[in-house]
Amino acid sequence: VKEIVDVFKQKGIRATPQRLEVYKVLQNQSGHLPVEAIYEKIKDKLPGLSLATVYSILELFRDKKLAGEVWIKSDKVCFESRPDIHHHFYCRACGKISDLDIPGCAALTSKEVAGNLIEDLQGYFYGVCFKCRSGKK
Amino acid sequence: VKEIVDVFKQKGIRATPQRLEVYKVLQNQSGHLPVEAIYEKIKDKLPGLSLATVYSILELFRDKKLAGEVWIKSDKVCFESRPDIHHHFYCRACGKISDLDIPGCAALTSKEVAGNLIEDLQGYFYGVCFKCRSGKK
DNA sequence: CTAGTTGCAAAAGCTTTGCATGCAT
DNA sequence: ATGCATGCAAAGCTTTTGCAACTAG
Repeated sequence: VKEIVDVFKQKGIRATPQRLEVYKVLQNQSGHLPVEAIYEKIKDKLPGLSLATVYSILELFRDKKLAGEVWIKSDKVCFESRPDIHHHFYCRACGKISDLDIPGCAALTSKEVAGNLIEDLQGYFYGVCFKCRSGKK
Repeated sequence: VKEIVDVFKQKGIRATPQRLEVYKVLQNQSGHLPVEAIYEKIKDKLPGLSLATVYSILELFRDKKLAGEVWIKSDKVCFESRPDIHHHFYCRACGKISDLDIPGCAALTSKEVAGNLIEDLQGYFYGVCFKCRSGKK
């Protein structure tokens, strides 16, 4: 907890109970959570917590590189703890989103592609994950 | 026009005036159009056209590989004429979306990544385009 | 202190849905 | 003829906004 406050201090943002809880959820979950799911996970600890507040906190985290934002499968935004550039895979069979690191591809690490300055980049892959392919669940 | 009807026939879908117009807009525009923009472009020619119809037509086109669907910048869906796999670049300066072809990257053409079967893939790049970098508009 | 945060409630989109009417084949 | 498409209007959802009350530093 003390460490989290320090992280916030380094980023120059205030440490409120709401922010601490949101941060903890992201850290403890390696997955990709919709805003509402994050809200559900902490609303018991924070009486009167507002969904709008969670939205604003996540937006702040995203801007301060304390969290990553994921748009996949055209429905709702999800957030994750990793703020660095990596990619995502969506399995149409089980519906799960997983991280995908693709090292060694020049075009994906370059700061310039076709004359354009690249500041951020997200790759979304769709298909069937290895678990579902092998018939397991 | 006759060719378009044939295209539809090959895909096994009926040729309605609404579908023809939507198809024409996508072909004539090399850009990426929000659903509403497509609706606006043809509603004069088709009295009583409904936005819901345009949605349904675009969904059909996407499924039949007659159009591509683009989710970028987390706002609304856009559609484009290219149904094949390619990528997109969003310029934060001018707000324009452009196509980005990235040939020669194994991870982006492979049918399998980390054991997962890849059926579709979209790369979204964010930054500043070459026009805005050079100060031009 | 006081600038930055939160909670609440309402508004704002975009997209989907249901059903009756109409049309393509 | 008849099954598929369309139009209309309303509902559904996620996300945003405005503002008063509150609080962390």
